[in-house]
Amino acid sequence: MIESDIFKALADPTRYVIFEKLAAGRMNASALRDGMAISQPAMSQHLAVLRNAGLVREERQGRFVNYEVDPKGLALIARWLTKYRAYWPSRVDALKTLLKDMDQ
Amino acid sequence: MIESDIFKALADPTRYVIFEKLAAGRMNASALRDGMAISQPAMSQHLAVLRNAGLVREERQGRFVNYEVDPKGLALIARWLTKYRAYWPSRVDALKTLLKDMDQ
DNA sequence: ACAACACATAAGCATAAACTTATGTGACGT
DNA sequence: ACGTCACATAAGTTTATGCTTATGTGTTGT
Repeated sequence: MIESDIFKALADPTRYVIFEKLAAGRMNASALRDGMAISQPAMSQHLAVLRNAGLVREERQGRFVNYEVDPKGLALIARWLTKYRAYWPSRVDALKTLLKDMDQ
Repeated sequence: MIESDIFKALADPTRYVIFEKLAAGRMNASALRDGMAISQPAMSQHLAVLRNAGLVREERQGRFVNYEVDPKGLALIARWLTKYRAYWPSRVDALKTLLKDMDQ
C-alpha cells in the first residue's frame, strides 16, 4: 500500500463520490448504489480498490457487507502532507488544524 | 480544478516522483529529467498535468522554465483532509501508532 | 541572420483502467 | 431443500492515459 495507490483510488470521480458517501456514514454496497448510475459489479470493484488502498474497510453482516471509512488511508495522506510542510501557507486554518493533530 | 484532479495528478508514479523532486527545491524541466528514464515531451506533459492540478507552478527565466511546488494544491488537500477529521483517531498517540504500524 | 537550445504541442500508438454481461458464493426466508 | 438476495469474481470490450516521434515556439549566443 503505497501513497500513489491511495491517490489512484481517489483519482476516479466515481470512487471519490463513493468515498464521500461513506464519510457521511457506514453503508452497505446496495445502499451506496442508490442515486448512482452504476452497476452492481462496478460498485463491488470500486469498493475493492478503495479497500486495497486502506481508505475503506468492510464488515460482513449476514448477507450484507457494511463499508466504512478506514482511518488508515486518511492518516497516510496526512503524514504525506506533513512532508511538504515547508510549502504550506502559514495562514491557512486547515493546515493549522492538521498540524495540531499530527504534532504533539 | 477539482479535488479528484489533484489526486489524479499524484496517482501516476512518475508524476509522484517529479513532485517529490520539486519539493526538494525549484528546478527546470531538464534538471528534473536527470536520472529519470523519461523523454522531454513526457516530462513536459507531466508538468502540465501537475500545473493544471495546482500542485506546481512555473516561472519562465529566459529559455528555461523553473518549476516549483505550488502551495495551492497542498492547501486544497489539507482542506479536503479536515473534512474527514471525524475519522481520525481521537487520541493523537493513536494516530502515531497507526502511522508507525503502516511503515512495514 | 542563423544555429543551437529549452520547452510545448500534435498526432498516433500501446497499455491500463473502468465498464459490461455472465456466473459463482454464501446467507436468508419459506 | 429451494429460490432469492447481497455481493464477489471472471472474461471480454471500450475508453482513458501515458508514451512515442515529429514539429512548433520562443530564447540565446555567435
